[in-house]
Amino acid sequence: MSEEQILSKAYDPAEVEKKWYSIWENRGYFHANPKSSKTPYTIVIPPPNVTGILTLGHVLNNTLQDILIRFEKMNGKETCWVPGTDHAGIATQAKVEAYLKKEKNLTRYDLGREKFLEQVWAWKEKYGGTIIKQLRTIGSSCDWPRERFTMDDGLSNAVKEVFIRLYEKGLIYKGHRIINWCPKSRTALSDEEVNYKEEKGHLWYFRYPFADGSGHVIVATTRPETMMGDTAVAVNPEDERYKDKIGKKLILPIVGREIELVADSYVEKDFGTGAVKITPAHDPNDYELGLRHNLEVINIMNDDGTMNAAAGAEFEGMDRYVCRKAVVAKLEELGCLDHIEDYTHQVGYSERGDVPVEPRLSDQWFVKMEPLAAPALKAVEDGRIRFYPERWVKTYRHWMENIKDWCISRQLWWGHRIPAYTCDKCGHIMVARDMPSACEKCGCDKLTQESDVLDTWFSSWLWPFSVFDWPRQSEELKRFFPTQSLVTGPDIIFFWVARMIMASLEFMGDIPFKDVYFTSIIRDEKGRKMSKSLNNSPDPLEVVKQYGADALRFTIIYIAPVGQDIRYSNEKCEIGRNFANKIWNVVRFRLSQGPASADWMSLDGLSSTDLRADDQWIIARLNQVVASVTEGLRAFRFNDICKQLYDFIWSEFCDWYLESCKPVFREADSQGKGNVLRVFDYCLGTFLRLLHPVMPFVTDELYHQMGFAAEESSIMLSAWPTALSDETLAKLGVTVDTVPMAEGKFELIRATRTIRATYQIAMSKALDMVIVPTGEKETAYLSKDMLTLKSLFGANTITVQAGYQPDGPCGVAVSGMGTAYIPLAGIVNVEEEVKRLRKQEAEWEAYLAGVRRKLSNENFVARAPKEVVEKEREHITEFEEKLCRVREQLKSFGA
RNA sequence: GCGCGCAUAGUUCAGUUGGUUAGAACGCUACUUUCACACGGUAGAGGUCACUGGUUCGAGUCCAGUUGCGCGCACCA
Repeated sequence: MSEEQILSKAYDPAEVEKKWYSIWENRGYFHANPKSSKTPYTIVIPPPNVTGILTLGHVLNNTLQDILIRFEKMNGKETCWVPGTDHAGIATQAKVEAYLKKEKNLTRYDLGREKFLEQVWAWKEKYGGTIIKQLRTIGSSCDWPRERFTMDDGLSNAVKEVFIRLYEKGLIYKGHRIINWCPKSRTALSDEEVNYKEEKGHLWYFRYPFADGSGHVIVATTRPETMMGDTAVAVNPEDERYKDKIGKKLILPIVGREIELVADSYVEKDFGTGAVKITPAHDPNDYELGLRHNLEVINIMNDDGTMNAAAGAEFEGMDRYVCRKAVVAKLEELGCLDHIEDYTHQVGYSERGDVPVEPRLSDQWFVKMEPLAAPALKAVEDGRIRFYPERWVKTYRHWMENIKDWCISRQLWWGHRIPAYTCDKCGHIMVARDMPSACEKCGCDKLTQESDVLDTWFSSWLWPFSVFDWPRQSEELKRFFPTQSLVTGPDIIFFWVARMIMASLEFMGDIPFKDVYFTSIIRDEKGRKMSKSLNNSPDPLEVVKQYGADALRFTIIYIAPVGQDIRYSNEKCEIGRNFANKIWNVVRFRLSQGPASADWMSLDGLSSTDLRADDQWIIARLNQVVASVTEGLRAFRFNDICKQLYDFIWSEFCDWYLESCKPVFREADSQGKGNVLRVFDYCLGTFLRLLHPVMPFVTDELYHQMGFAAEESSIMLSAWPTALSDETLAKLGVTVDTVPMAEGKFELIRATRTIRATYQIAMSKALDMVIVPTGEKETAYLSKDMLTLKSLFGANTITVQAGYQPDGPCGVAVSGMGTAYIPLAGIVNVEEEVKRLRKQEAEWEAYLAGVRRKLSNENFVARAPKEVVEKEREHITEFEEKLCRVREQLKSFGA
């Protein structure tokens, strides 16, 4: 290589990545045109929380989307990837509350609703959307001018429209129900926002005496602190132990209230004592039972999980868990504690607040889900929407078939305020776009807007069409909806995916997307989930700094099998970094041979006689790779295509083809040099494009370094490679034999290298060798391309001669292609060589025995496909020949 | 309890409809700083594909069961 090197020895991604991203964005490559005549291809980003920062999960998720977008763009589609963020009600409100507490020592109550919301917006402007900026560093080709936020005017309008339509249709209603309450965030939650954790607790057994003094009933409970709200004790009507006591009165200890012993089939005879204390205000099952028996409902807790006055002066103000201890102590003191058992059970935790949820009776807004679920289930069942991996269909179906009404109201301030207005006078509720001037029932003009806001997901479920300004029939909506692919985590299949399908079918009359790809969950090297508390989640930006964005992208896709969790560690990014460096050096090598061929784009004009066997081989292999990578991308087999490209470029193109080109390039006068350079460039240009969706930066840089794209253009704008036709391949002399013959040759070369390694003969020592080909075809094959062959064998001379018998000590390399004899006078160690050959002999003999056994099985010969049997027969011939050679050699050693 | 997933080399994992001698990366051993790349190259060691049975001419692959691990859903207070 000359003194002035064109490219540095090792690829340094930092500058390249920075340069290309701003070029792509500034030139508007990511911006979709709704007026384009191209077929649209749309993806809407799963909007990250506006408070969020980039995690490896986002890297995986967004790289996959970026791969699809870049691939489809190169395929000539009008691609539109809509980015945006989610207002994330609870998370954001909590974050800003914490911020205000820390900075100004203020609570949201100090500020009041309006002032607080101003602060949230200010916070959002200042700190929000970090993640959106970070997405650029990993190369995401989002249509940034179309960035949306779920609290934008447009999206808020869509939310209001949907609420009103569903209300008018009778699918939204206000109900008095037991819901999941988060005492920390002080809001209702949906069932999906509750996570159950197994917890070791106790089962307390308490004696509740009969009012008439005739003994007592023992009840078992996990929640002693709720007993002040008990309004009955229930037993199974069939339970012989209690049958004659049903209807009798009990005295609730501590409180002194008279409660009845009721019978209800809900109670299991075999659990505990068969008697259950009933607390309608604090347990959903008890509430249902209470309705059946007309029981009084006594709420004994405040919204923050402390006890209220109804719990009694003794306990008022106590936290629920403090109260639990106090109640147990009190009952023990009163002699009502029978005994305590250890008990492991599931406790529901608030997803955001990470505290146990409290079942709480309150007025909330709900969406009636069954009518929406039916068509949404059908769309997936009949394959209009496909899931990858498909097994999630089962999970989806199960949820859809057991769907419960969705609690959508939240007692928060940050979010879309429910467009409902209550008459101060008569309590009549009106749902409207704007505040009505007067109550439609009593005419009173004093109306109050509902103070609750909507669940964040109530805006997210409209995302695929609200981002295009629905209900306005915008150009974009008509053009880019429905979208094509959705890439998201399986953890939000109910929260988001299912609901989007329902909303789209309901409001757009169409599916929101065709394919849903569920990503893997990223774990650390020990298999643990990435979490803040474990401090085991690497910062992707640091990884990018250390290894490069392409390296991170490639690595994470490469190690992510479809539907399986990933074990990630930073060191794994060496895979991607080394690979990028490898490709970099291919171009570095290529440029040392002069500029790119003018007609690198195609192989037009070349014919079989212009090409060496290795050229035909790499063309054949590249063609297979083009076809299978294209197919792989369409089938969402992302890690598979990474492996294919990695193996092809590294193990085939670099290890064999590039080495095979070296002697030709060294021969300045070689006639074929131009043709070989063309094939080389054709391959390079093709695989850079194949790799571009996964490694966008380094591929565009190298594409330009090679001069494959003009300065003002980009690999992004180039066409996706297509496989050559059979006709073209025939013209180039690529036949069914091309690949197997080349591989046979490589096998022979490897065998000679093994001998070199055994005797420590350096590659630089050129050998005079003789090859005895297996047959005529092989003779012809090995007689061509002598320049290349000599280089690959490291030979001074190669004599291709059938029937050659060595007359001195030599090493022998046996393969299906032929046998190579390497003179080793003075070097060969007979004992060593015999050992090596014996091992080889044993290996092949064992294999041959297996094949013979197979072929002697009549059933195999009769029932297996002809090609399979034929192949086995060929193996017999091949291995017999090989064994023969090995034995001959052994004989010559006198073994 | 119901459903789902996983078990392949020392480690982390590929292995698409059953069909050559089960692959890769990292690690390990030997050689190699040779003019693309030491983020490199060449060669090598290393596997009863968790276990048991079945289907088949043929099973890492399909079926049933067992064991172990993980996840989701639903729960009896």
